[in-house]
Parts: sequence; structure tokens; C-alpha cells
Amino acid sequence: VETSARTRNPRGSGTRLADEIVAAAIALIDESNDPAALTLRGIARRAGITAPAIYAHFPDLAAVVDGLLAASFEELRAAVQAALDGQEDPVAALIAAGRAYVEFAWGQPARYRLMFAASGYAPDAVATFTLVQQAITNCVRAGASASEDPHLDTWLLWAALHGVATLDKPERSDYLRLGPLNRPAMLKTLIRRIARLR
Amino acid sequence: VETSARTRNPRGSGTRLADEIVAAAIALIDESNDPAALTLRGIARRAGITAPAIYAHFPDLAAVVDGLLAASFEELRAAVQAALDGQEDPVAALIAAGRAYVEFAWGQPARYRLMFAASGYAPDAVATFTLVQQAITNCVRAGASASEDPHLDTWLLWAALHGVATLDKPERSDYLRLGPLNRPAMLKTLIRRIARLR
DNA sequence: TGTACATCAGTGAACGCGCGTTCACTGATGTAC
DNA sequence: TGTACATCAGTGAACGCGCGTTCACTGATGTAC
Repeated sequence: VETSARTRNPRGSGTRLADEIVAAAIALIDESNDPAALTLRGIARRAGITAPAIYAHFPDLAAVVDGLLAASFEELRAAVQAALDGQEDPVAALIAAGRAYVEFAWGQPARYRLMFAASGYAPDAVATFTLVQQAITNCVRAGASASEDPHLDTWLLWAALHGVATLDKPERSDYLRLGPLNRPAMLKTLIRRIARLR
Repeated sequence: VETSARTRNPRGSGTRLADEIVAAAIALIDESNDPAALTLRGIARRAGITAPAIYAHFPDLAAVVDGLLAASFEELRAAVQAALDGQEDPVAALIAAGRAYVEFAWGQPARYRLMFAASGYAPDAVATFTLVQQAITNCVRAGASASEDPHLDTWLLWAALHGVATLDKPERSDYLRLGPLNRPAMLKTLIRRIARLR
């Protein structure tokens, strides 16, 4: 809830409030950790405006959510890209990319779930998929992976990362009586086996 | 929506309507494919009773959902158990179990998502986890798996299956431009690599 | 066998709430003269 | 430089809806006599 009065945007502000609305939606779902909290009125409250003001920028609630999803997929892609850029060695790069992916999901679990619960997510995910596929291909070229089908193996790896991302919220794992598991090492093992790293 | 008049349950019916209410909740989420459809009024409509009648059997909506979750985890465990029982060879058994797990999720995706979105799911999942761990251990004993830590590998496999279960709804995969992937073979490959089958 | 009655599974009306969306409006800002 | 005015970002009240939950009740069923 915003207390101080909002200063109204200047005349030709164009998409400025639109961006603020999407940012408010992101903050709302990330902080409440509950996709059901994503209501038009809730977003408006978070943005410090009244609900009808949103209609000047989006036709309806679904359009705001679309904006949130587009921004989130781009954020995910950028996180994976940054992880890849930070490593010289192709194996280290692939593992860093996997870790970045999972950490994005752990960092904002409700938003991540929403991204992949929506039925039309795939086009937005292709860019990230391509990054991972290229990372595996780089491992193969360097002689570090025995993958015979990087495309298929990217798919398998993606599915596994998605599973870790959504199943293994660290605070839950105690219930599964997993003992003192070493999470980074586990993730590395998973990536090594699926991507057939040597 | 039920049209004909319901015949009222006999006197000492005990948990009978309670079971019918849970069954109605399951039918509702499975058919609507939308967790938001799980409302108390919706469940009552589906069960052919009025909403207040539910309160004689459950304290509130959350209790009905708890009943749905308990029944669903038992259904999942039974499906995996049945798959294991149908195979002599331990490797075939493990693969059949993985397939049964994923098919349960594909068969009722909204319900499966709800099962693992709830924060306290883990105790209910332990029984199934134990089955898979035993299946891997059987492979190791038969000399068919190189796993050195079946508990850890069960965890990795579970996460991967969960990822396939929730990411790879078949009707979506075309968006990801996966081409004509052979799903059963993919799943088998994934299980083989993670469980280190020979 | 027949009748009065207690039981209790389920009903129907009502409540307050937050929701998405609409509509007429207000008032600060930039521009024309 | 000063004033009238058009623009338009955002407001406030209102709508109908489905929700969870409450309450007093009804009426078929089983039992006591």
C-alpha cells in the first residue's frame, strides 16, 4: 500500500504507466507468493493508482498478465545468458546456465509457476531453450559431451531443470527426508548425466 | 450440473457423502482443468447438493481440498505400484514406474499441479518416493544400475519426472518446435541416464 | 400392526466481501493567441 | 508576458457477480410404545 500521493505522469508519458503497472504486478506476485493475488485491483493498489486507470493502458487483466509474462521470460533469458557469458569453459558455462535457471525459479517461485502454467508460454521460452542447446553443442565441439542429439538432450535437460525448479523448493525438502543433500552438487550431477558430460 | 433429484443418504451413512464430496471435487478439477474452479459452491453443484450441506462433513473448503489431495496421492502411489507389479525385470519395472508417474500427471494435469503446489505435500509423497527408491535399488542389486547412491538418484529422477510431467503436456510441445519426438523413448532415455542403467 | 415422535441429512435465504468492468467526471499541464 | 482553452492521465461511485459461510428450517427415516 502506497501512502504518499503519487505524482501524475507528464503528458506524453506513453508507456510509462504501462511499465509501472507491469512492475507492480511482478512485485505483487513475487511478494505475496500466490498467483491468486494477481488481481486488477491488487495491481492498481500496488502501483498507487485506482483500478480504472489501468484500462487506459491495457484492455483487461489478461493483457497485464501477458505483459508480466513477456517481461519475466526476458528476465529468465537474460539471467541464463549472463551465466553463460561469465564462463570460459563450455562445461562450466552449461552448469552455470542450469544453476541460473533454477535460481531464477527459486527466487520468484509463484511467478515462475505462472510462467509455465499459462498455456501459451512456449514461444517466449524458445530463446532460452536455444541458449541451452547452444551450450550443449559447445560442450560436444570441445569434446566434453558425448551427446549425439543436442536438441533432444536440451529438451531432457530443460524438463529436469524445470522439475528441480518447481519440486525442490529448499524449504520443502526437509519433509521429503532427504537429509543434508548438497544442492549445487546435485544439480551438477543431474546436468552431467543428462548432457552426457565427461 | 445434476438434473434429477438426489436421493438422500440413509441415516447412518457416516462418511458416504464425505466421499461423494471429495469425488465431486476431483471430477470438477479434472474436467475443468483449472484449479480456480475448485470452489465450495462448485463442488456442491457437482455433487448435487447445496453448498451448506458440505459443512456437515468438512469444516471448510480447505478440508475438502485436503481430502482431495490425500485421495490423489494415494491414487498416484497405487498407479506406480501397479506398474512395478506388472514387470519381472527390475529395469523394465523402473521404466514402467516412471511412465506410470508421468501418465498420471498427464491424465489429470490440473490436479497433479495442485498436488505439488500445496506446501505440505511431501508427507503424502513419501510412499511413492520409497517405491521408486526400491526400484532403483533392485536394479543395482541385479547389476543393471551403476548407481552409488539410490536415495540421491531417486531424488534426481523424481525431479526429472516431475519436470516432464508438468512441462511436457503433449499438446504444448509443438510450440517448442521439438519436431516428431518419440515420447516414450525420450522418457526411457531420461530414466536410463539418471538411474545409470546399463 | 399402528401411531407418535426424535433424529438428522440436507435446504433456502441471507450476509458481507472482493472482484472486473463501466461511466461521467476532474483538474493539472501544455499550447495558442 | 499573460490568459483562455483543449488535452488527457487519473479519480470516484456504481453495477452485477460468484464466492465462503451462517442460520433457521424441513421433511423423510428409523425407533419406541
